[in-house]
Amino acid sequence: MNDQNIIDLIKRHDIKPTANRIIVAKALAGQHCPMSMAELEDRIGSIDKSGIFRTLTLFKEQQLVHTLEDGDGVRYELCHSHDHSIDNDMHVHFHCEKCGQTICLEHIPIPEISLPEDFQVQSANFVLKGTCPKCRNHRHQKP
Amino acid sequence: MNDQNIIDLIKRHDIKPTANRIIVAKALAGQHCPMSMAELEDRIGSIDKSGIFRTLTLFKEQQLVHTLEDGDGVRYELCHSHDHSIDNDMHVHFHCEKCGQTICLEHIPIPEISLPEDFQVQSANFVLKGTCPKCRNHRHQKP
DNA sequence: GTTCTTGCAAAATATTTGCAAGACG
DNA sequence: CGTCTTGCAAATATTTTGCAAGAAC
Repeated sequence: MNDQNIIDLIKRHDIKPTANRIIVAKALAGQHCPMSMAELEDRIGSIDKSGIFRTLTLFKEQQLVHTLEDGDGVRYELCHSHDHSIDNDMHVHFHCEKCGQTICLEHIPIPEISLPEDFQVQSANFVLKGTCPKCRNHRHQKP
Repeated sequence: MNDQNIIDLIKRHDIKPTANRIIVAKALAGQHCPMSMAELEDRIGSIDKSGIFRTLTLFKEQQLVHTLEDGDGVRYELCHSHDHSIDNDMHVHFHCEKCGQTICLEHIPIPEISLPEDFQVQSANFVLKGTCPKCRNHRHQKP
């Protein structure tokens, strides 16, 4: 995604596209997996964690990102849906317990679960855990 | 579950049933939902958090409990399966964003997902989020 | 008496806020 | 100017460890 696309995306969510926000959104778009605060901090380098934190909080309020809890805490992922009134792009994730990476299984949607009707479901978090292909093969690595 | 049952359960997992361990296991068995460290601390009162933490760590190693991440961090739940070589009693949970409670939907098993065979899946975490029936009705409560 | 367990304190992490300076309009 | 954004420092909260005293065997 180029800068202009990122800016448009941010604007579509009623957020003013400041320099930092563009950097954070770009970092998220650049990875193909959800990122933790720490990963974003590392990857970006130039922005203080409080800034990243506030940016992510804002993004989340405006439904530009959603959060996901794997075993290592909270991760942030750009919402893929263009209808930003509902976060309907949830898919299954795989968290590798060896390398700590969380992989999107974008082609696997979260299965529908029917609950008694007095439950109001707003989002879902489905994470499979185990060993990813890479770690399974190269047994001794720790990326 | 009475004390003797708890003790037996602990022993079946090759853990020495000390006083603290019995208390922690009982607290977990007494609730019908997974508990966080903080909740256990509150509920138990008599044991220092480091003790609870170490007990839970041990329980987890011995597969007496498993962990679950909802939006509020890690929660611990007794494994229901009697075959403790594998944690096969995973079910869906519902996390209420109003009252913060996490409810077991014990009758709803986590759906099977078939991944490419080089993924080794060891466990799964499936949490639905939204508003629980109680909070939906009594709009203004915060239990 | 040797090993295991526990409580306390404190270290290590992670998350969140206050505030003043700067950017933007 | 007045408002919004940012970086730094610091407050909070959470998780984890070191260690010495006590319990178990």
